[in-house]
Amino acid sequence: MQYEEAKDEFIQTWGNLATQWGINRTMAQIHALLLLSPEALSTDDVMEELQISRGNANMNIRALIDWALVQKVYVKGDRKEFFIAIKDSFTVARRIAKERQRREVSPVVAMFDELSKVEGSGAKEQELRKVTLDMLQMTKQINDILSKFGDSEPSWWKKKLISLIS
Amino acid sequence: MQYEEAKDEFIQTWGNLATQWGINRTMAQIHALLLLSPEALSTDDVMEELQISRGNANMNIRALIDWALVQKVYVKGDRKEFFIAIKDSFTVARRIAKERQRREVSPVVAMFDELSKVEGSGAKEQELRKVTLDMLQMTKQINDILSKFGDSEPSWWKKKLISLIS
DNA sequence: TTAAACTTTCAAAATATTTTGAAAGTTAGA
DNA sequence: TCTAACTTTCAAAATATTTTGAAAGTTTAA
Repeated sequence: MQYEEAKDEFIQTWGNLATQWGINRTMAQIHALLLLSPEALSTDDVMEELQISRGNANMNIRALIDWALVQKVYVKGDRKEFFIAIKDSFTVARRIAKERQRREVSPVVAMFDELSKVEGSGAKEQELRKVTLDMLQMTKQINDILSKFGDSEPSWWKKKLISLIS
Repeated sequence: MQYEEAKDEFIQTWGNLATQWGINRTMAQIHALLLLSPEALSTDDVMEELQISRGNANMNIRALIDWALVQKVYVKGDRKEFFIAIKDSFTVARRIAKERQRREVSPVVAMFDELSKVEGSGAKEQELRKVTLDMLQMTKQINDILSKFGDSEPSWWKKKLISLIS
């Protein structure tokens, strides 16, 4: 496999997968592009490489910075902003886990917590309490784990992962 | 909080969150409805409750069965099919983990495995190999864990979760 | 200040996804 | 077999999301 082909496949595949897990295609493609690039890239570089508009590039670079997956870099003698991706895979995974925990899991825990307090003695109410209490217990645990992972050092996480597999 | 209010909130919230993680709103709403329902519901019940078309209801019930989150039930003296949701929270989480591992993580592992074999000695090629090898190592581990979880008994998983938190 | 160089915004357009519903397909029992 | 009861399909319509690009906003250096 040649370099250009590999690069394209990475950008395409990463982009497609991202849409399946609720992140937009362009954001993931920019991430892939920056992950592969040995040097920092400017907004114009990104626009050029991915053939996208300035607004789109800007918006999604900001989102990546928001997720702490990409950082701004200042190049001396240049007024442009340049961007680099965090390349350590565990740091990337940690930040994705943290963001998703915050956006997706926390609200679920809050919801189950609230719903499990519904009153009434009918079959419907009892069923609702039973199901939501059970879900609450599990989502809390998942939430705790994701929080821990999100805040942990890569080395701690690596050990934990290995201990789970073996 | 009253029952109807709680039920609506669950259906709405579950539906909204689902769209963030790549599952369609209706599929999640049907799942929520079935989770709360003490009895099995028919396609017509689902259409009625959620005010959706027959095609939509049918399609998403099939998807839920495909994910092994919902089962068909036959009620004697009735030709209709009825449906119930799996209600044990760990079984639900296990099945979701399994499906997502299969659909989302496995292809990533395969991609990194392929890309890390790219040849060439330039800076770009070296960077690509370095990044993809690192990502491969991590995604393989995540893939292994999700596979284990997906295949495990709820009790095994519960123990593992607790050991991670403490 | 000023103006060039750059970044951000956002309404409209393009694209992608989901939903509808009628028609086609299937099945069970008379 | 036939037909009523039910399920599935799928092209078109509706809806939601993403992208564009020009205009507005900001910053830097002279």
